[in-house]
Amino acid sequence: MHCFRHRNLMTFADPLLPAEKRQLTRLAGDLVRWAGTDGRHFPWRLPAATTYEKIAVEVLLQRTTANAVGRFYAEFFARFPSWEALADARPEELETFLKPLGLWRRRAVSLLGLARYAAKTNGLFPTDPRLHRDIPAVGQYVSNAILSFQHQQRTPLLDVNMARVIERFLRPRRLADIRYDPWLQAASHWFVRRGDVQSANWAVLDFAAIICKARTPLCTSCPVNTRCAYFASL
DNA sequence: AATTCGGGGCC
DNA sequence: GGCCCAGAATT
Repeated sequence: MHCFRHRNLMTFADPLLPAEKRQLTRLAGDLVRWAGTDGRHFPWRLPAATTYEKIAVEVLLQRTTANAVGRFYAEFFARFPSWEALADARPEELETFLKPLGLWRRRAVSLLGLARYAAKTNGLFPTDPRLHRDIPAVGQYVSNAILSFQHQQRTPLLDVNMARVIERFLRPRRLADIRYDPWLQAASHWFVRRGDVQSANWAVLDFAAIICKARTPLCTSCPVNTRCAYFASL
């Protein structure tokens, strides 16, 4: 029994140090409080937004600024109010519709593939993320969004922004790819471990967009700079 | 695990 | 003009 437990721990060792866990928990609380006053507001975060909207908008958000999607949101979901409406769209019309947002060719393919899948399953996605592998336009990020928005699971919306915040605050990841770095995966999951998952996810995304920006982070006005490793190294 | 894809927005 | 953006698909 002891041998098995030991080997198990060695194989699946928790990559997070206890100190890192404490810092992430405290960071999450601070950022949620910060977002309560300084966070952004988008239509897909409102209670009125359907699960369809919350998931479909993730495709609109890919490699695109959230503000641009915010301007585009109302007309898009007025024209395509359901998976079925989106699945029945003519590809040419969808492409034309998406042009103001950019990446319209690729996005049209993604949205149509995703909508045709979802229309067949009545908008229900599998609970097991391994079954998301073959769904068009669903990578790790959208998979986590599905698990979070449809199945109420504690999954982080881990993208370049959440990664940047965590890495600056604690330490850089070791692997190049966000999806395969065990430490970053564990850290992002720990970040959303307590409290409201969506609030924590949105808080860190807003914080990354407004304060902890990629190029010129506003460290002097950062609410957590006294504990930030990046700020300490400046 | 690294490269490719790919277009508006912003500095 | 170069870099950034709520990544996915491909090799």
